[in-house]
Amino acid sequence: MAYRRTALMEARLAADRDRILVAACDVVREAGFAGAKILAVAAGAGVSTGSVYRHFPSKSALFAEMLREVCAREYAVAAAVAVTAEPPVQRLGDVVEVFAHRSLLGGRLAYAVIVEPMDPEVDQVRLDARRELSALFAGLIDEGIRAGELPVQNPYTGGAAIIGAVLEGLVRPLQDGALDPDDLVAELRAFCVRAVGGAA
Amino acid sequence: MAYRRTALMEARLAADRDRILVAACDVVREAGFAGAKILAVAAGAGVSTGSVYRHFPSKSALFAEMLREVCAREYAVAAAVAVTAEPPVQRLGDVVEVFAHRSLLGGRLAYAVIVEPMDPEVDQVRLDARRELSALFAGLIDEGIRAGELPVQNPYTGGAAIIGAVLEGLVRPLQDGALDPDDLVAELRAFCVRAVGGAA
Amino acid sequence: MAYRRTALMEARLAADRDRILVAACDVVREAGFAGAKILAVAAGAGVSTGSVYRHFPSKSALFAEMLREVCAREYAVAAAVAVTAEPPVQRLGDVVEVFAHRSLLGGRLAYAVIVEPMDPEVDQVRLDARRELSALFAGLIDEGIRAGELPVQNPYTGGAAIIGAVLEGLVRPLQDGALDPDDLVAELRAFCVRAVGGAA
Amino acid sequence: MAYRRTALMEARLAADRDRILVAACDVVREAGFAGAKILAVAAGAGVSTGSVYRHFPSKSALFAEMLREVCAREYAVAAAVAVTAEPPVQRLGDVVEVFAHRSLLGGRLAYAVIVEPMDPEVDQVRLDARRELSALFAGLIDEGIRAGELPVQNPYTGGAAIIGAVLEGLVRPLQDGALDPDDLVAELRAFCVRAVGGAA
DNA sequence: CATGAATGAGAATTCATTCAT
DNA sequence: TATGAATGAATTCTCATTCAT
Repeated sequence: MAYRRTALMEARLAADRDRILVAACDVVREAGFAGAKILAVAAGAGVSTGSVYRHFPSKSALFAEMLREVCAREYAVAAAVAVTAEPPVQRLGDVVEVFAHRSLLGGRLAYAVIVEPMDPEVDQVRLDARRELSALFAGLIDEGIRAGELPVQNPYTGGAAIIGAVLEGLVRPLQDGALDPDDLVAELRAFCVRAVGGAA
Repeated sequence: MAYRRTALMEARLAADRDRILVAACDVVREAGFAGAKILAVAAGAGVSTGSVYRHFPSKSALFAEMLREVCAREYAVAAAVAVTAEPPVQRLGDVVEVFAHRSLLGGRLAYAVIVEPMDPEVDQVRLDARRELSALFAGLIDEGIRAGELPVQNPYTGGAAIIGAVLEGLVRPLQDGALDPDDLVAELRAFCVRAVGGAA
Repeated sequence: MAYRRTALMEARLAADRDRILVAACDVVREAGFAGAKILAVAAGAGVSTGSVYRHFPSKSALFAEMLREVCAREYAVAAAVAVTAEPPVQRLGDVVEVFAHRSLLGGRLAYAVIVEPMDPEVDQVRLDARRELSALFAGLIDEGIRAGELPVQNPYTGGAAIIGAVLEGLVRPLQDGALDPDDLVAELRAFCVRAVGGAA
Repeated sequence: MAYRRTALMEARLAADRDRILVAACDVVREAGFAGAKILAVAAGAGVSTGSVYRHFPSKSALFAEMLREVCAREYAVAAAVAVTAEPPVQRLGDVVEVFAHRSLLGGRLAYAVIVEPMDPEVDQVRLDARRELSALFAGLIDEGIRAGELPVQNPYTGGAAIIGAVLEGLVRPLQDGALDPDDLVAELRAFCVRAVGGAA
């Protein structure tokens, strides 16, 4: 048999797929989901539109996958910070900090990921991501309540509110470029810790 | 024979314009900006697409204006609550409550107004509205700091974060229909008051 | 109110719709369903593709409607011939003759209408048309049997077979241009009458 | 180092070619020409699309060849039945029976082969096949006329009409699944024999 | 030589905007 | 003046064919 799929070919294939996902990410960062056209993604990845469809069955599937990857990455980082040996409130602050910091770097992407509607398939991924992340915060709030560090409250509401506070808190500074990023992150951390009833 | 615009005609024209804006609002409430088509707005207002273009130069201009109106109304309500004789933190809590409550009633509209991107012209209006509303909260935080009720902090960051916290805090419950709305609003008020350092 | 839909406008609208249907017909006649593109139909009707979609919700719907019209017309003609005062077998021959004659004039259209697959919506119309027409023949065969003019046989099989015989019998001559059309029609009439057991 | 094509290689090549033709046949049987994609053929044959193009210069050529083979096979069977020692009309009936029976088994394939348009190259093959088959019937009709068994008539028209009658006569029953297949074949035989003027 | 990933022309459909009536 | 039919650019997705490996 004169043909064998070589490791090199596999690698290239995977690389193409990744480049497409990265390009999708870039496009959303630049233009949001609203401006996300397959042609732009293809151009960004240096492939044809047809190739995009070799790797992903539809536009929705492509962006859903991209979202899933981005969210999984963010969640993993946040989750890692959430299980250190520190006291719950300290950890909650750390997670806020890390989440805010990374969202700051991600620019519009984080925002699009969390809030910009696109289509049902993508929206579902977004919803799941929000749920997961707010559950992470809720878990920490719950631990804090049990440890007597935090007042009794609905942890899920708090978890969701934290996500909103951080993202919205980042939007203007991102656009105005006013504040020092580190200060902003510190402010948001303090805001959120106080919000759940922790000592600043 | 000179063409004369009578008062009656003026009134009718103005009425049409208003009906178009109301229809635009309804459409966004039902379908978000993503599903906002001129034809739907025209149908909702009982006029032709051509008439829509008689009153507004473009789709963007129409929705920008609609957004401006809605935001102005919300701002007015919030601003009225912000200037009572109560102490600053109490007033901040009241504004949060009123904002949360009205957003809850507005359903998807509030969300679209605050976060769903549409196009640059509309986005600018949204940005302005966010700025104004967060400035309102910032003013109250500032007053609280001056009155010694609140710790020193960046009031603008806090103002923005409050908006995000309330909206995101409302999203899931809205979709899951889980919590009692009044409880949710109360939770968010407590969250925000604590967040700025006020005694819950 | 400065606007009224005038009779002229109605007429133009209807004329456009008709021109689109006629163009669809022409396109199928030239290129069959396989070559039937909306752009070609639009061009043929002298309108834009968008206009086609104003009159018909989809490509399928357009061609289904066209097919329905053509078939209804053919059926009406055939049905009229089927109910004269002549004896059943005579009438059956007359219907064959009229059907063959008109199919001959319609060229590829008749063929496409009866056999060329397109998509489920259109196929359904075609199926119905075939059923109706073969039922017409079946009815005549049945009458003939009851009148003792024809031998006992399955009338539906005969009805369908007649349609096939006529269409297929027309195909080659149409392409080769060999035979005199009237002779051909006469031959097919005799073929079908004999086929059901009538005296030639 | 000279490249030498061995007998084994030749055999493999030929086997591939055959498998591709068989797969093409299967695909048409399942999905008609409309659903006939090169990828599906390649998959069915267990080869790559590239290999398909090694054996056939184009999609048209592949399906044209497939059609040619299928038709040749059918023709051979029919021709064998056409030259027995029986009287012409008996033989004509036998050929109809065998043709109808095999078409019934072939399902959509026979139909696609005879009537479904695809592209000019394939259509030409189909036309030739129809010509050949109807010539076979025409020959039998001619013999019948000469033998005084059949009335004078145009044998070519009759040949074509028989093909149409059989195929169309098979279509509905195939879809409705109503009649017993053997009865249907017998009906069509009687229909065709009568049609040419033979005693049923 | 066989493979199958990549290509890219093309087709259906949508909708903001215009303009004849 | 108000209307709403017409326009056509834009976008997603498909699939025959090619060619690097």
